[in-house]
Order: sequence, then structure tokens, then C-alpha cells
Amino acid sequence: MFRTISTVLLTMEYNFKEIESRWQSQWKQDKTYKVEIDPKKPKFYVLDMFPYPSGAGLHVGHPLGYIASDIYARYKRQKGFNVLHPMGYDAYGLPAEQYAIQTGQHPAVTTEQNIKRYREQLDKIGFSFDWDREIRTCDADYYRWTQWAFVRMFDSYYCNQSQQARPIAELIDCFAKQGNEGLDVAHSVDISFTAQEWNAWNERRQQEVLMNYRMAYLAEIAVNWCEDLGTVLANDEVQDGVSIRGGYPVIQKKMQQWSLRVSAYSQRLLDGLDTIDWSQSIKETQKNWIGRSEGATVTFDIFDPNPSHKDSGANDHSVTVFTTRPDTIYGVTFMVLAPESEYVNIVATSEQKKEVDNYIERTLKRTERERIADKRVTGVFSGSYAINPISKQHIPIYISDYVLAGYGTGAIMAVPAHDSRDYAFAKHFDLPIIPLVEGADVSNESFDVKEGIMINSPVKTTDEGQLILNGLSVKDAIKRANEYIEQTGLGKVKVNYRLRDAIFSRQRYWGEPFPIYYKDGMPYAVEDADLPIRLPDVDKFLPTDAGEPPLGRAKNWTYKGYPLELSTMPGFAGSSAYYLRYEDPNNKDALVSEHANGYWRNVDLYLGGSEHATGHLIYCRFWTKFLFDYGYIKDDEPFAKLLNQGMIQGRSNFVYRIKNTNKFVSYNLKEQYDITEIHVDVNIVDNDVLDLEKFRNWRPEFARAEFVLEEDGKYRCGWAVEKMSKSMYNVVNPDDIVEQYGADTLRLYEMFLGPIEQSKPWDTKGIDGVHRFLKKLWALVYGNDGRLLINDQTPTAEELKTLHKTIKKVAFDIENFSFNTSVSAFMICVNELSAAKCSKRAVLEPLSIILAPFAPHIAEEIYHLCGNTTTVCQAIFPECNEEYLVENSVKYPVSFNGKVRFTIELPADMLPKDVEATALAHTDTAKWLDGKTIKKVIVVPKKIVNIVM
RNA sequence: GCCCAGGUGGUGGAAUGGUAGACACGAAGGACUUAAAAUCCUUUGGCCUCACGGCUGUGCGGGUUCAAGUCCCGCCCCGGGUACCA
Repeated sequence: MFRTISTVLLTMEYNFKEIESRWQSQWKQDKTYKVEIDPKKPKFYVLDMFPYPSGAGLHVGHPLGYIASDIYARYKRQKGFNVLHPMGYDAYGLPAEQYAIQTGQHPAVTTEQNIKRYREQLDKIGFSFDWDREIRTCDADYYRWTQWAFVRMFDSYYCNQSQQARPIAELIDCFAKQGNEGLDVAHSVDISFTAQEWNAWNERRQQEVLMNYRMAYLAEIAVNWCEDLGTVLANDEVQDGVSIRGGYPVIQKKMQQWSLRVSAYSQRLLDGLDTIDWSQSIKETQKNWIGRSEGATVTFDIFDPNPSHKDSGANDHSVTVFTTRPDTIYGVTFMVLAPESEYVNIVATSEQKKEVDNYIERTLKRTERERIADKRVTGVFSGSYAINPISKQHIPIYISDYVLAGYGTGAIMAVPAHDSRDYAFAKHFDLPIIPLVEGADVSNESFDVKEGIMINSPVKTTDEGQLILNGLSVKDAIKRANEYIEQTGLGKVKVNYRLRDAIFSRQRYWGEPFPIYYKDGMPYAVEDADLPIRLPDVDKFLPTDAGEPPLGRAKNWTYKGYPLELSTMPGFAGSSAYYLRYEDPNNKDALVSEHANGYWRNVDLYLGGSEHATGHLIYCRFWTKFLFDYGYIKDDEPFAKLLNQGMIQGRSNFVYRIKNTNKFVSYNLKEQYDITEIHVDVNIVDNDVLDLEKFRNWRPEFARAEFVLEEDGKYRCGWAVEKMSKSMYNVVNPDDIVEQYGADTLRLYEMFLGPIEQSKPWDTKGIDGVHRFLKKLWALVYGNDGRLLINDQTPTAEELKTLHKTIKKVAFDIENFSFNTSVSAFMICVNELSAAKCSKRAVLEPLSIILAPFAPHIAEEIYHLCGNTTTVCQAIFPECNEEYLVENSVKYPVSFNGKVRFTIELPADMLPKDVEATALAHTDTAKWLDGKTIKKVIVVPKKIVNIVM
């Protein structure tokens, strides 16, 4: 038996502490939440974004999503599903390392401590995680598979033809046979070579060329360098020119870095969005991040003023641009190159060289933030002219930082009339502006909209096949121009993506080491059999004196006598495929076995914050598609449904100190004084009333504080909704709530706060409502005298109706993730049962089952008090019996011109015409008609009567 | 600037186009108690009225409809994402 007679007799009041600790240890002992593959049952995979175990521990905002997913997981179990619901830790990360640098404590030690603390906090809330499947990204048994996946990427290229990753060996074969002629594969830079050339190259040269194609590649690229963190960052880790973590300035710097060719998957990442059930806003964000745009490349020859050997006037060089508006080719009045563009060296003339160099030096010195903040137009003339390939006009080539090196070709054809950035530049440098759309007034601003009728292209056909656009709509003109460009070989129709490859190196210690060693200066992958490459010990977590990353300090950091890579992997490495490892956490031979993945497949429901839209949620999708291409897993999307829980904000309290005194004035009197607003710890404020004694003890400087109180003798605090943070003194710890009210109350209250996807402030004062609800429920189980009230009487029709409408509502709400309204439904149910003094087993037992997902401890207790000896977690969720819900009569609101005036109660099955007759015959009807004639009477059966006059 | 969500009492929020404000919190009053806690009862959008009752009301202005918080158009405000992406 799970309970003893003595506890039952002693339990009169709702003793949540005793109930919760008893069931938590019972569940642990019984391994109630352990899950194994069971082919007889349908599977369901519910996953939370695993936490980074920070030193601050959890606050009440963190468990919000965990509670919601736990409710869903428990519900699905009761509905007969075999539910995988695991938890683990994203244990690598910068804060632990920063802390290590300051204190000398090894990040592994602090991380372990933090995990222990997280676990204690999580355990108190009663989650149904299968902890036997726990993973930590910093465990060698785990990151072995992160390294393994990296090696697979290193050994792969992306075939654009078949749209999938393939083994690099295939590409090598191909190079040996036919060179790279006509190959459509993802690559970094355009090169071309024959089989002969390939075969003649030495190994080093061949390896260099292969780097151009690998899915995981090493390249000299402009990266986001953060000096203060001493590392590079990925695009999603930088915002407004500063690092998201810490807010340190980030500059562009050319460095040799590992990157993942995420961009190869752009189109599939875009298309996949249509197959998954994610919120519209996240899909939209990803769409924008991927940034597909259709256009064309156009090649402009460079004008040679001294054509010694050619007639065309062109020298040997040309510049290729990407444009989405090829229709505006006749409005191109200049060309602009990014300062980092390789074309710069070609076009800068000797006369302009000094000025160009000055400009480039100036721009590169500025951080991205400065460049963004400064809206002034800057740029420099290169000295060269390009030849418009269609109009044959000569146009000046400028260099300006408003053109980005990383997008398109790093060069643009400028059409000031129809692009606001080009317009600003043209105005500044006094360049011509030629409108190309009928009626476009470009005297003050450009006309950027892609609509209208084209003008200003040559009217007469001078050459065969001359491009004439006049009279066409913009849309048709784009089409025509594209055709023309393709036919004449001036360029190619091309789709461009904004999505960039992910920079994968970090010059830090606390991350996964790369399974890469260097031979003859070229990187090679470690053999699978030698994985994992374990993170070595170092004497300090700082760069070496030579400026190498911390791993440069490690002793014997070699593989087969060759030096190992010194960078480590970024935070997103370990979190990109972790959901797969939960399916088979102890597998020594594979990331996940075919058997396990064949059963568990991808995640059915994923919960987490929407702030990961452009980072984690893209990388996971990329990583999954890669593994899918090789057949390691069966789904090419990781998360079938995604639910973004809103943030829980803090509700701060303020006191008002009268300036230059130690006197504090209450909120409603503060207008009479010159005051300073000061944050006060919300934990010493109850319902906005300050506990004066606790305030005096809070901080030494307030020990002798004096107060100006309100008439009722209370000190009222002001309040505001802010981010929950230590500095605002508004952090609420779930441990304190559990201590005071119990886990079931915390769970219910977090759900009761509002819709799960919405951000809302935490205000502890409302928690009494849900706690009272549990006490009321408990009062149905035990009387004041401690007598067990549960009995075997037959429920009344009303009681059954109460029960079944609650079953229906709760099931519907859970399936629609409307957890706040199901808590209301429970309250209504218990209010009705209390009014009826119903303690009947036939009602309380099913009620305990449907309540179990929300408040598992009290539900388990009641379920057992009803005589059950197995766990409520495995009980079958009851079906709603519609028969009990049938209403005999309906209250019809009777409205006149839409305004409800009175109600009449009528039999539910009364025919509409009879309802109408009854309403018209009602004594009050004449009064409201007020002599007017009836035009129409609307009767909506079981809803409403509307009399139109 | 662009994209996406949202705007309902003192507060959190509820409402398949069909009685707006469910369910809670808070507040006010009352019962029980020596007292407090706990519990229970009543009232609680605003305005008018002793009351019966009426008027009004879901950011603002229009529209569709027998009927609009809900659908459509325009605007305002708040939150989030993104930004020289050619």
C-alpha cells in the first residue's frame, strides 16, 4: 500500500507538503515516468528546450513552458500514448567560462553545481521527465556525437542538382574524371579546373580546393570579432553591432574560421516551413532571415581609356552585380562596390588609389554599430568607369560601405530613381537620376515601389534584339529584361539568399573540441574510432601569450603526432541534434539507432521561447536535414509542432524617498514631495503594502528609515512591469512558492496567469485563488472533523453534468493549449460540487484523473483515497458522455434591434416558429415594440431571438 | 522603414458572429471568533435612479450584418522581430 492509516487520519487540512513529498518519492521509487519503446502503443514526443544551467538558478518564469509541456505529456499518457518526455542541460557556454576566468574555478565544476541546483528546483515542481534519459552537452559520451556529425559534414559536399548532402569522395572521383566543369554543387568561390589539372595537383593543393566544397569548411572570411569575449560570434549572436551575451562591441575582421554551409540548404529550409505547424510569426521571421530574392546577375565591362589593343573600349576586367530590378538597367547612372570587395583592387586607378585606401581604412576601423548608427552618406570614386552592357553608356564606379560585401556579389548597379539608398548617394555626389516609371516624381525621393508603366528605354530598335521596355508594367519588364540578359549572355537569372553560412569556431575553452588535426598545414578529420576528442585541461582559461585560443595551453594537444585544432565549437553545436540523443541516450555505436529513431521519429511538440527563431531553430533544422540526407534519421524536420511560451515579466515595486532625507512617502502622497523612486524587493511587499519592519532590516541604510503613511496607516508601493531580474529586486523563486503553497498550486497558477504564448507579469498576489481552489477540492475529500467524505452514493444528473462538461472542456482546452481556461473549468466544477456537497467517488475519481496533468500530487492522493492502488498517471482519461450534457430547456435572450431586453426559458426542442410565437406573445414585448411594426424575427435555435422593427 | 503579434473593469484574463466582462485577484460590507488566521455570504465596468429600471461601454473613425470585442477598410498606441540584403 502507498499510504498508511495514520497519515490518513491525521490529514484533515490540505497538507500539500506531506502529500507532495510522499508522492514524489513514490514516483521516483516506482520509476513511474520511465519510458521504453513499445510497438503496441502509438508514440508521442514532447520536448522542452533544454536550459543552460546558469548560476542564478530558476525563477518562476523558467518553468512556465515546462509545466505546459508536462501537462500535455501527462494528458497524452492518459490518452494511451507512449510518451517520450526527457530533460537535459545545454551545459557549454560563455558565462561559466567568464566565471572561471574571474575565479579560477573550472567551468566543469561550477556547471556541475548549477546542474545540481537546477535539478533540485525542477524536482520540487513534480515534472514527469524520464531522468534516465538525461543528457548534458559537455559529457564526452554526448559530444562524441556532436564531433561525429561534424566529421560527417567535413566529409560532405552539397549537390544542388539532387538538393542533398553527399560524400565528398564522390566529388573527388568526379574531379579526377572531369574536373569541375558543369558541376552544380554548393561552393564558396568560383573556380574552374580540368581533370588534368586536378590530377596534377599535389595533395595540399587538392585539399585546398576541396575546402571550397565541404559542408564544414575552413576559410578566410570576414567574421564578427568580439574583442572583449576574445572570440568570433555567429550572426544570430550579434545584434546592433554588439554581442547579445554581454553587450560587447563587435567588429568585422578577416580570420581563418570553420563554417557550416547552412546556406546550401536555404531553399529547403524555406520550403520545409510549409510542412510544419509553427506559429506564423516564427515562420515569418525565418523566411525573412533566409531572405530569398529573385533577380539576375549582370556583368559590366570596365572601360579602358587607353585602348591600345582592343576596339571595344573595354579592358580585360569586368564587375558582376546582382539585381532584382533588371528592368531598371537604363536608369543605372553609377556603380558601387563594397569596401571589402575584391573588385576594388581592379578598379582603383593609380590617381585615386590613395583616396580609396584612406576610405577603406576608415570604414574597416569602425564597428558595425558605428556604421549603422551613422546615417551620413560616405563613399569614394574609384577612378574607373564601367560600361552599361545594354545602353553602352559609361558610368562611374564608386566605393561605399552602404554596399555589403557578404550579399550578392558585393557590387551593385545603382538606380537612384528607384532605390532610396542609391538616391541618397546620387544626391550627395550629384549624380544623374533617371526615372523609368511613368509618373514617378523623383525630385525629392526615389520611387521604390515595384509597380507602374516603364518609360525612358530607347524607343527605336537600333540593334537586332534591342531591349525595349517602354509601355510594359514593371512586372512584365522584369520578365522581359531577364529573358534578354539570359539570351544575350550578359548575365544569368539567379535566386539569392540572405542566409549566410554559420561561423563555427570559437576562440574559447568551454566548448566541444574539434575532431580535426593539421598535417602540412591542412586540416584532416580524426578517425571515428578515436572519438571523442576530450576537452583537455589547461592552466588558465585565457588566450596564450601568442594570442592562440586557450586550448593552445593544453599539453600534448596532438593526434597521431599532429597538432589538433585550437578553437572549440559554438553554443549551438551541442543543441542542434540533441532531441535525437534522448531517443537512444546510451547508444555507444550511433547517435541514435535506426530502431529507436524509427519508433520515436521527430518531436511532436516542442516548447520554448521565440527568441531562438533565427538561431537554434534554424540550426536544428539544418542539422536534421543533413542527417536525413545520409539516412541516419527518418524525418527531415526536427519539430512537427512548435509552441512558444511567452515571457514571464517581473512586477517591480517602488518606494519613494524624499530627497536628502531618510524618509519614505507612500505612493498616494508622493506628489506632495520631491522624491526619488527606489526599487524595493517584491518579497517584502504584500499586495503593494510594504512590510516596514522587513524594509528596515532589508538593507543597513534603511535601518532607521521613517515613513509618511496613508490614512489607514499603511505604506503603499508603486509598481511597474519590467524584465524579471536581480537588479530590479523583482525575482520570484519557485522554491519559495512551492514552500509556501505547494507545487500543485504553483503549476496551476502559472497556467492560470493567461494564455501560454502571451507575455505577462508575475504577480504573486493572485496565487491565493488557485490555492483556495485546491483547498475547496480537498474539503470535498475530508470534512472539518477529519472524516473521509468519499462515498459510493449515486451521483445526481446535475453532478454528472458538472463532471462531464468539465471533462469535455478540459480535454478540448489541453488539445488547444488553452491551459488557463481549463484551470477555470476546474474551479467552476469544484464550486458546483461544493454547492451540491458532492463527495461521491463516481465523481471525484474521474475528476482526479483529469486534474492529474495539472496538479499531479493532489490528484494522485485523491485517486488513491478513492480506492485505487495504481498510479493516476496511467489511468485512462475519461470520455465525455454527451447524454449528461443534454439540456431540457434553454434561456432565450429576446432582443429588439439587437438589444437584449429580457429572457424567456423554453424547452430545448421547441420549434423556431413556436419560439417566435412565444416571444411575441410575451407581456413585455408590446412595451419594447412601442407601437412599431415588426419587419422580421430572427430565431437562432438554442441561442437567441431578435425582433427587428 | 518593413514584417509579425496585440489593445476588453482597479489587476490577470474569458467570450464557434448570438445576453461582453466567465474564472480569479483586489476592494467594500457582513457572518463566525475574546482576537487573529482560516472559512463562508453579499456587492463590485461607468453614469443616472431611494428603488424598479434605464443609458452607456471591448484603442479611435467608418463599413458589412437582423446581430460585431469577434468580419472588412482607414487611423492611433504598445510589444516583439528585422534592417543599408540591391
